[in-house]
Amino acid sequence: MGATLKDVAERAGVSRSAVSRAFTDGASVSAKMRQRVEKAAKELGYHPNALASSLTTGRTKLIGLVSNNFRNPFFLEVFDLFTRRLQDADLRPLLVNLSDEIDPENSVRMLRQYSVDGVIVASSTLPTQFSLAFKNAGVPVVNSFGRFASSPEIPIVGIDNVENGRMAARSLVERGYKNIAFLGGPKDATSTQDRFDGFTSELAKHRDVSLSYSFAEFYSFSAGRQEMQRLLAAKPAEAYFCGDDVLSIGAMSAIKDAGLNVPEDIGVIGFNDMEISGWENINLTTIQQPIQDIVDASIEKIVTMLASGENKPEARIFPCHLVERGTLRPRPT
Amino acid sequence: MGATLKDVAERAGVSRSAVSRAFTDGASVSAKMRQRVEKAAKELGYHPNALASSLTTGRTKLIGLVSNNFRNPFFLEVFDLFTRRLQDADLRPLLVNLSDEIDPENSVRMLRQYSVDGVIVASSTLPTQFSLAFKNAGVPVVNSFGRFASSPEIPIVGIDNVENGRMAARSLVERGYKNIAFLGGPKDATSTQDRFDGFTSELAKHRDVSLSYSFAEFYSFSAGRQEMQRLLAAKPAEAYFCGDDVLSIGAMSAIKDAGLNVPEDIGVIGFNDMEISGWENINLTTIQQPIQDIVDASIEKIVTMLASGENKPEARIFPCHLVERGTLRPRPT
DNA sequence: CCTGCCGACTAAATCGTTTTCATACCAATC
DNA sequence: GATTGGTATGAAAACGATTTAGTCGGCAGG
Repeated sequence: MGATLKDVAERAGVSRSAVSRAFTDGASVSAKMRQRVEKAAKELGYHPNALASSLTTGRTKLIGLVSNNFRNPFFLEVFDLFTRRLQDADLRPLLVNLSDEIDPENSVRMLRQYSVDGVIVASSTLPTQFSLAFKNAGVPVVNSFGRFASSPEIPIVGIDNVENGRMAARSLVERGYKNIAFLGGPKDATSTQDRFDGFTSELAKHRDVSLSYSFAEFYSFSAGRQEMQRLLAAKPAEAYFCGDDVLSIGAMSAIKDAGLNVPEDIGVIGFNDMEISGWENINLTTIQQPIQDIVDASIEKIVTMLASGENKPEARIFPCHLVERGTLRPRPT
Repeated sequence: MGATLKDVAERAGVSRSAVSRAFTDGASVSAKMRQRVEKAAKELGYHPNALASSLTTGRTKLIGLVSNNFRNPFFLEVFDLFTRRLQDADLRPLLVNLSDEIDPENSVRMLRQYSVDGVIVASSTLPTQFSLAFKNAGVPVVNSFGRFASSPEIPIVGIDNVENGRMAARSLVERGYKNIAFLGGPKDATSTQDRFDGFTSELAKHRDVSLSYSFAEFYSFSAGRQEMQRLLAAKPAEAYFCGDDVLSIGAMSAIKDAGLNVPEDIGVIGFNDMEISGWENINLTTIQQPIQDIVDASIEKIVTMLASGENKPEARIFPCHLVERGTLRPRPT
């Protein structure tokens, strides 16, 4: 279909190498030659074939973007940011939807077949071992929104869920709640486990508060709603720290349907601060993940890995902060 | 890094062609040869390089998935579906986020450089001319969620927004609303224009109903909320047909804040039926887009275009249906 | 004037595949 | 036993680029 480098070379009456050089900046070409080539290229409507060049350069500028969170509105924001920033960095996202998959093998093979330069695993629920599979296959990988570890096996960018569990606990204690509950996400997600650990360890410092806990089956509205309905059947707690914003909203809908009010009867604090949570008719108090920082740092990391070949598996952890809205009673002054 | 076809050939003591054939089914290879090759391949951990093969076959199995709707939760569902179904069809989505871009040129060039087999433009707000740019560049393209036209320039899969505007009007009239308003999305989006046309033409049949209209600046919560606040300052209508669900939810939050109730004081009907709209604390009556059908048909279309080379620019239009929830007063029996 | 060096250019090898063409083999047909 | 015909294989030429050796002038320094 399109014209090739060879066509351009013939038309311009120069060698193929000359054409190639004319299109790579910093190469040894005279201004006159470059002009001549560009003229011929324009006349033929020539565009270099990125895939063909990748054969010799060993670089494709393709980045595998793999995730299994395609149902959580929070991740739409994540995808938006990742795709934009990758484009800004002159990289192209090859998207992999893992939804049901648990076995990394297929994705690893597919992404290797396409010679991606690197992979970003963006998920809060996949086990580390998943990302590790890429590393073992020799593909540079960074894990975004994954589990914090002080000396991780692969580079990780995210937040410290243990610390944030503590922050949630402190926020509730500060507001005078005594009867507190944890309504976690899936029990096997690392994010759930870590937040639970932080949350309980902080509460343990306070003799006068009592803790109960349970887990929803998924990070979803209906799971949160169901679990809260179950809880309301018995004697509910004064305040709930929910696994994420979607769960929180589900829980709140159950509370409202039971004729109770948030925050007057029951307090709710979520996690993530997705855009929806700020909507005035939701107005959820929640802990905000700095997704811009996380995305930027992830891309920065993968870019330096590509450039320098180093792959020190450091962890970059960003602090979260509480976004106060209307679902907790105010802090006493 | 990885082993190449040549390595496998040497190890197995056969020609390179033999190895290549062993990996393409339907090729002329003896069982013995295939076994021998597979053994050697396994020992070396060989995986064929898809990009290198694309050079000779002219096929990459890459599909450009381009959209500018990265902030609307409805499109998360769309992306989820598209990525899954593309994967099922053994195709890989190369994602392009167009958010601010209006000029197709960059995307066209980039996707051509990567020799994508085809492009799916998934957007309700991009002008047809955008998709046309791909066609002109010789890349098979289908436009999903785009504007209906009886004889389109490029293949299109979606809904008939004029007809759906009518359906919205009928739904409101049936429920006895007399003072009706259109709260549209961006004025320059084709979807807005078409729904408006259908809506007004249907209402024109009813002498006893009065129509007013206005437009929000974007398909966003805050745009809907703001516009509704403005409307409430004057004398509001009895019922509003909003541009999409996100606008509807924004509008409803303004209504509630003004001390009015939905549907008792004001009725609202949305468009799209995204997952959130079904959440019990939103419970929006809305017109559902059959996104599964649209995605499936889009992929089916692009697949046949790739297979057969035909590119008849037909339009495939799917009917929508009303999802009754709690934001319109009931239909009189 | 000779030497050495540098910049601009070409020819050819290379990247990892597929595909065409030719060859060799084996069984079946007359 | 010679002629087909079909199947399995190998050698080599693509595919569209980059990159490594060289070549060729021109220019500065001795």
